[in-house]
Amino acid sequence: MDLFYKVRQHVLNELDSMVAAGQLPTGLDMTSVTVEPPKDPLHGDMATNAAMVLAKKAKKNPREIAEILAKRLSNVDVVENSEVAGPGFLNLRISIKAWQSIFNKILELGSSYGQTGLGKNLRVNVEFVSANPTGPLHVGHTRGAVFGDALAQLLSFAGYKVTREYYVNDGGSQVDTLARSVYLRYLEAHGQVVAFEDGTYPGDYLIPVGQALKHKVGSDYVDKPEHYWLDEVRKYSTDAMMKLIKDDLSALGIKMDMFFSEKSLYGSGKIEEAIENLKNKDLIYEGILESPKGKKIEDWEPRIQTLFKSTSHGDDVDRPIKKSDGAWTYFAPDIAYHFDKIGRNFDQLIDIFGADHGGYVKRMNAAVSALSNDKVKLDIKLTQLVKLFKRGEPFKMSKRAGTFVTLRDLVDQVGSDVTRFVMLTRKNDAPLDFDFDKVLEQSRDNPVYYVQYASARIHSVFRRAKEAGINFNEDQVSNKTFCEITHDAEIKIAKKLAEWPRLVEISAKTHEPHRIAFYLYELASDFHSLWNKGGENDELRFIQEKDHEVTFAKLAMISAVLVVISSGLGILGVEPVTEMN
RNA sequence: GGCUCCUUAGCUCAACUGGAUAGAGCAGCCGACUUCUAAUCGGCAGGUUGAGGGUUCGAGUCCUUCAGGGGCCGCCA
Repeated sequence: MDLFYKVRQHVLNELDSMVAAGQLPTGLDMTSVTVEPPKDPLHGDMATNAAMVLAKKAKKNPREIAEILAKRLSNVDVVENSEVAGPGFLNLRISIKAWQSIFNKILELGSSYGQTGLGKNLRVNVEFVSANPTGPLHVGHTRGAVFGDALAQLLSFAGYKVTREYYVNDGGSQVDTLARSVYLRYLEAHGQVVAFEDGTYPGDYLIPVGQALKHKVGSDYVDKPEHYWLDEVRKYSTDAMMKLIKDDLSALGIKMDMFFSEKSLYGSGKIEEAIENLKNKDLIYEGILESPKGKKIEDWEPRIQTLFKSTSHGDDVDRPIKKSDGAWTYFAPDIAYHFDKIGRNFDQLIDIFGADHGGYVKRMNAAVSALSNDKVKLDIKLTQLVKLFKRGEPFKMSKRAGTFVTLRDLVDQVGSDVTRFVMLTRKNDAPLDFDFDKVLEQSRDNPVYYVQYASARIHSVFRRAKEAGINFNEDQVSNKTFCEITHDAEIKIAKKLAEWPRLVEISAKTHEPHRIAFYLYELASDFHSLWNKGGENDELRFIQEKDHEVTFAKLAMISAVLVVISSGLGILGVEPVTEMN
């Protein structure tokens, strides 16, 4: 189904025969042999580096190997011709028939085209967002949310069993602060005048929570000491915040499979269990950390703490898991949480953190490496900050100044599709400029419209075809070769579509969903280009009133484009539209 | 001071984990609406990939030194 894969298999077969014929030594590692589209189309349709990769080990001149391989490959049906170029590249020209058959295959496979089964049903846990349950999600969380969801979707498309997971930080002191802040709003709902001191959350979003609490418990908590109400109010408040956050996520079309409570780790022996595991590996000890050099800490004094020997697994310094008063640091439940994930038999873990958590990558990797005996791989992806712009000017978010931009504000103003696509049209580790006005006022600048417009145009053609009395049904395509598709611009589409399965694999392997977005843009560009050529050259118009055979072939072609666009947008979580408005 | 990410065209970004002459969009200039919706297309111009060194058949990509920028650095999660 994947033409590149197929050709690579041919190359590997021929290399094997060369080994059998004594033209190459035995025992060569073929894994780095690739078959790729060359950057310059003049070089052909595909190129293989086989000769250059093998030359050194085989102790032969790369061009010599390439010559032999070229001769052998010329007997393969899909290869039109092959020639050696440059230092030993082998350029292959693929028969037009092979390109024409792409459309057929895509329509037969439908949305499963590109699902190459790379993941082999391996179980992957993608943890993302995991924002503190103390308020609504803001713009910074949005990027991680979109990235994580698209990555999860991509991996699942590529054949992995994916669990989307949210780690709820409901065990630290920040949820006590939340509870106290809600309590103030509760008193306010009872008519009291309250002051929000430093260290409390003054945001308006807690007003309805305080009111709802009043409806629930009446005046029971009024003027009572903290120990009387704290536990209940904390639980009530975090539940309310998680409800808020779930609603925020669903505004972006994101649904988690699992919410894991940090609090559930305390008092259940789970933290102790994880630490015990490390202790058995001789990785826990009592010690004193040195003061960080170059950074002044006012009241620094050496203290004995319980430390995790993370340096034995690649970290720079050992990390404390207990504070000097004997309480766990935040790192301890994090270790236990990842231990739990390992215990749930995931083959691969992915964490998506904001850039401000970059300092925790090494210690988490060390912990997972130690806990799983290097069996489970943890990949931590950092999403860099989103810089917001208004009217071309950067502006900072501040709760006090009222310039706090929530995820909800963003989605309400620019929509889920634009938010998602814009944030995915960037590598995760590059900072992202998000200009509100540009996105709002000049929507034509958004690549998402460009791709959706292609989808809309295709639907438009089908509407026209129907009016012209041409019925196109995908069931009718089987075993047809569309020899009517011959123009360069059309074959270019076929070539682009042929890249799709490879692109899915690369994106999934590298955990880089942005590649999907860029690919879709390129595919849309090829399509728009062909569309406009129909203005100059009647033969390139999709609907040929007089020739239903040709029309049928062309409709099959654009239908195949639509299949891939739909799959791609599906991965990104963007709606493929049928018309623009 | 340490760790980490980044630096590619005037601007915003790609470049298929090491491949051939580094590509798009925007901005600029020229051109295409009697069309299957011009939210589109064609063309021109734009580069010492921050700087130096190294690894090899081959480097924007890997290693190293330096410069500049973001983020982080015990008892906050």
